[in-house]
Amino acid sequence: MENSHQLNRLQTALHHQGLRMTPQRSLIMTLFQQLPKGEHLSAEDVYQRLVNEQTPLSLSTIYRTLHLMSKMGILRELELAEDHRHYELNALDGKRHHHLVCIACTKTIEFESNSIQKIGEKVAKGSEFSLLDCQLVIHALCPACQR
Amino acid sequence: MENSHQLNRLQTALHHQGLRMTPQRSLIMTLFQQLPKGEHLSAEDVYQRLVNEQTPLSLSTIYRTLHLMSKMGILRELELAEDHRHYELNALDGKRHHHLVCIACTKTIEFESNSIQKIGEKVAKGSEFSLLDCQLVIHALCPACQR
DNA sequence: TTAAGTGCAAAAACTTTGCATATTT
DNA sequence: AAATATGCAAAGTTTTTGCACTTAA
Repeated sequence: MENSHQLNRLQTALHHQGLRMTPQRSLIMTLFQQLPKGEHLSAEDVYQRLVNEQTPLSLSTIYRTLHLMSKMGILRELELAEDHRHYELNALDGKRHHHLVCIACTKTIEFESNSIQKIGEKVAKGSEFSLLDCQLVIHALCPACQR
Repeated sequence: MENSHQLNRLQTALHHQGLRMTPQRSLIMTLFQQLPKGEHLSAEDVYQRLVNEQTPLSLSTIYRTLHLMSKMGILRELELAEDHRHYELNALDGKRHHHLVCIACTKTIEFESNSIQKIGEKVAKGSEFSLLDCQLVIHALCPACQR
C-alpha cells in the first residue's frame, strides 16, 4: 500500500546517509502523508496531533525531524506571513502550489502554476543547482482589507 | 533630489493615515534608500548601522517601523532560509527580484523575471487582491553541496 | 556493540508589548 | 492640546542545544 511504500522510501533514504528509521520519524512521516492537500502544519501542530499516540514524541524531536526531512527534500518549508514555519509534504511530481496572502488579515489563497515550476527549473539549472522546492508568495491586500 | 523626494512621499503616505513623520522613520527610510541593490537587512542589522547616528533609535522602534513600512508597501519582507526576517526597499516599478537559495550552505543567487511579476499580477487580480509584492523562492542544492 | 536518536530542561534568538515620557501636528 | 511615537525593560514565542539515557542496525 501507498503508506508503507513511502515509509520504505524514507527508510532507504535515511540509510543512505547512515541515519536510522525510528518510530518517531515514521509517525511524523505518516502524519504528513495523511494530511489533506493544501494543509500545512507547524512544529507545535505536529506535536498536538501526535502527543497522544502510543509512541512517545517530544517537541525537540519534531524540530529535528522537520529540519532533517526538509533537507532531504521530503518536506517543504513554507515561508508565509505567519510567525512560525509551516511544513507539508513536498510533491514528488512537481505539482507544488503557491500562495496569495493578505498581509492585513492573513487570508490565504493557494494556486498552482506550471509556468512557475518551469521558471524554477530553468533558473536552478542555469546555475547548476538541483531544485528541491520552489514557491511563489504574493503579498497583497484582499478586497475586504482594501477598505 | 531623489532622497528627499522619497522622504516626502513617505511623509504624505503617513499623513494620509493620520500617522506622523519622525526622525527615526526618516533615518530608516534613508538607510534603505542608500542600500546597494540586492542587499537586505534584518532588524538587528538596521540597529547596528544606525545606533551611532545623532538620532536616538531603539530596536523596538525599528521593529515597529519595519512592520509599518511593509504594510504600507514601502518595504518588502523577504522570506528566505534565514532564521529572521530581512527587509529591502520595495521596487516601485515592479522590478522585483527573486531568490535561489542553497538549503545546505545558504548561498543565495538573485534573479529577475518579468514572467513571475506578470503571473503575480494576474493571480492577484483574479482574486481581486491588490498586489504589494511577490517573490519566488527556490530551494535547492548548489553544485558544491550536491557532493 | 556503537553510533545515532530521544527527552528533558535550560538557553538562545527573535519579536512583541505595557507604560511613562517625549514629540509631531 | 491631543494623539501618535519612542525607549526601556520585561515578557512572549519559537527554536536550538547539552547531556544522560535509549535504541536501531
